[in-house]
Amino acid sequence: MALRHAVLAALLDGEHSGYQLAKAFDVGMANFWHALPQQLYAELAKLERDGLITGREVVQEARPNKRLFTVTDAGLDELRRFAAGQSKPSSVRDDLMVKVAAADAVDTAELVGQLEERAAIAEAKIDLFDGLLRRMRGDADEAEFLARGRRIGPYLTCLRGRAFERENRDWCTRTAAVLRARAGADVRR
Amino acid sequence: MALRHAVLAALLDGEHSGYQLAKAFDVGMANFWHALPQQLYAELAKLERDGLITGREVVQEARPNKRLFTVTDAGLDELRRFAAGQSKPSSVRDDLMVKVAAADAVDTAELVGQLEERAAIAEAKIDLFDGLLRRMRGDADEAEFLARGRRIGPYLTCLRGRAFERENRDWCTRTAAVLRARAGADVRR
DNA sequence: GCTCCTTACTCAAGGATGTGACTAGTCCTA
DNA sequence: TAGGACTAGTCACATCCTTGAGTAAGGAGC
Repeated sequence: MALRHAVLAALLDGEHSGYQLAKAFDVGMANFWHALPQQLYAELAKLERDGLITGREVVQEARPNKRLFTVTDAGLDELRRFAAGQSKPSSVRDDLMVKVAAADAVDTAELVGQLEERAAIAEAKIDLFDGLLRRMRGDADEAEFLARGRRIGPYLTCLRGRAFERENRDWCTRTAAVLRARAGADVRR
Repeated sequence: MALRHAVLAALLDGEHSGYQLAKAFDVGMANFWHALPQQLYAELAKLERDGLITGREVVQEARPNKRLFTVTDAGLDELRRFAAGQSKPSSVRDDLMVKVAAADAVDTAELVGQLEERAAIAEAKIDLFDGLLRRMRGDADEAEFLARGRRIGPYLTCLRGRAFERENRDWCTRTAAVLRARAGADVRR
């Protein structure tokens, strides 16, 4: 039960609809959680049933009506309870890593291609996070914002996301280079 | 279906029993995958049924008998097929990140404690990975090993694991410092 | 005029993962 | 000599997460 808390945390910035959350989970939250719309709608329904959030219907003219959700006091309590509990350590869990682990038994050229592709994706995410960070801190410089800004939670996780993607990019390019070099040398000496 | 391939990749270093794999998944593989024994036994049974691995019974005197598994040719093909397919990008998916995202609404002291604890765990893992890397490359220095070593797959993923944990450690200590400083200054100016 | 994209949300099904308990013999230590 | 840890593995359940499809309306572009 942790998507639950990710949703609660996301709703701390104010009212959101399921649809908006689905978007948010593809950008801001994306560095540490990912979820498809179906999951979010299901989770929102459960959270509302349990009284941790409340929804209000907003009637719209030109587009479908929507429901906006807010965290209740009970929801805040639940978040605090969650934060006090222990967290299990995380791992990376990435298909690409599995493939590299099997590099010795697998088509290298393919793998190099995938690594380079992934490096490009990481690069794009870095830019995205840079933009988000700039937007969040506004005029203030980083030290200033971290010391006195409001809502630094998302900023801190975004820093982590950016660092992760930098790491990702560097490892992918380096690994691709290593495999490429070996493939070149490897006409069975 | 990816634990499947992680198991196949792990079996590339030779015969393993379910029990040994469970151990291996808590150290070498641990940087990019984690699985409980039950899952592994279940997966091994499925892999054997599908002919991707074969097991042989080993009778032991002083301890329970065990079954050792090896990858078959069909298993290798499956791994290659998997490596050629596309991989979905990964995220970090960590409880602690969710808590930090909610930092503005949650008990800071608790969080700082958890971050420092996590930094210590990361430090320990870094040492572990350092040891593994040294053991894998033996006498050779890193560049030499990467250029000409056999079985560099696990070495490369281990490098990634170490970089990840370094990143983890640094972010945790930095974030703890930020939150601590704010808690100090924050007697509601 | 047709198709695609966007907003907004729902339903169903199945595989993947996690939790907890249980068997059973051996070795080590206090 | 009793308690704990290690080897080796199994069963059952619950929840999480993914996959794939579907509804319905308005607006943009060709």
